[in-house]
Amino acid sequence: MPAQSKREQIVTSALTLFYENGFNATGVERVCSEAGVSKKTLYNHFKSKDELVLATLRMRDALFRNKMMRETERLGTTPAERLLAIFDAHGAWFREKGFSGCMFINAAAEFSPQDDPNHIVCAEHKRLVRDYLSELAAQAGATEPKILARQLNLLLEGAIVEAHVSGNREAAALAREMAEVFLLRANVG
Amino acid sequence: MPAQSKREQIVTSALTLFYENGFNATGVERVCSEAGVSKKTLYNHFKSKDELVLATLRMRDALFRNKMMRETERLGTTPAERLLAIFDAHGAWFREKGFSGCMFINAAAEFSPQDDPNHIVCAEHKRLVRDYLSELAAQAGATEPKILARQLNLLLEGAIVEAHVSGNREAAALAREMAEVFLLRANVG
DNA sequence: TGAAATATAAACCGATCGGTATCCCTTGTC
DNA sequence: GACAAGGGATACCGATCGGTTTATATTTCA
Repeated sequence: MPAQSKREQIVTSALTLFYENGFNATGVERVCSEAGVSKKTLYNHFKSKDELVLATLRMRDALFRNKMMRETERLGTTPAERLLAIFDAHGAWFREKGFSGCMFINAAAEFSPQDDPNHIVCAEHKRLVRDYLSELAAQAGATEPKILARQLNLLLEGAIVEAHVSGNREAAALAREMAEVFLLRANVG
Repeated sequence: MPAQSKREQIVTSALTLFYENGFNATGVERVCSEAGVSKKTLYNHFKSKDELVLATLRMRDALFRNKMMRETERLGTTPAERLLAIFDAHGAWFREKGFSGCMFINAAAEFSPQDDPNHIVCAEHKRLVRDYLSELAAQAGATEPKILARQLNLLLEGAIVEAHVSGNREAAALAREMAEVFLLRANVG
């Protein structure tokens, strides 16, 4: 049993390929060759491409939020600092090589109907991010943590889109400045 | 010569199909049958599917901004009112049947490389929207119209994503409340 | 009316799609 | 040493992809 199971190899390759080239535009054959795995093995672990997409999105959700939380807690000590540090963490992400926007926004674009299972996973991811913001906002003593969370989340989404569509890698800094205003209004900081 | 030329029929069908089902997921054959036109005619007017995509995006840009400006000017009289009316216009859009997010955000997701011609058109569209906001901001006497425009634009983007990915059709109202804060800070209103 | 242009429907092209089946070889286990 | 399981390579399946061709209307206008 290798360090990475076959299943993990497949999902790892799918993460990059789907992210950088899109879901419909990436064939299973490509995923197999990139993972160094035969088609038979892929369909041994996943019933269909759609199931692989689902598993890949779930893995991305786990990896993304894990990294976001780690970075946020590294860059800030108090909850209030961390609410702003999230924007810095996003700014660093925007500057990474291979940045292609938010995988879930991209997936929601390709799986547009909101009752599509893939779309639902995207909505869940966004809710979990919002929950994290809400938690930090509550810890920071915000007057209305959930509202503050929705506001900050909206700023994050806007920054991600600006960064990807318009290639504006400074969008995170703008969003951060805007976020400060709402932190103050919620009696945070 | 009919009310709509063949070319217009094709683009009109492509607008809906690409918007609701995605670009890669929509075949040219489907566009033809929906437009009531033969494949040969399509390729008589467009050298390739890619060129059709490009033409469709450009048409969408024209239609979208035209409607946005008309609605904005209908819902508000002063430039300051209109800067807020844009959010109301977006709110109405989110509630339209068949709403599938911003076609340019969706296209940027499928044509991810920022030097892809299709992606470039998306960035241009976003710039033109920002320019409109900037123009209104200047008319409203904002202290720094371009900064205000970037702020409002970021809020709009965030609202669109929230509305589509998470199905939150009230995102426009939230964004509008947030926008008011920045109008005041720019000495508008 | 007659010639030129433009349309259609359909067959057709090679390539690729998601997915299956076959064959053979390696691997671990008793 | 026998044996089952899993995986690799590959051929194959029907369907669809973007795109071309052909043969046959239909339209347009001098």
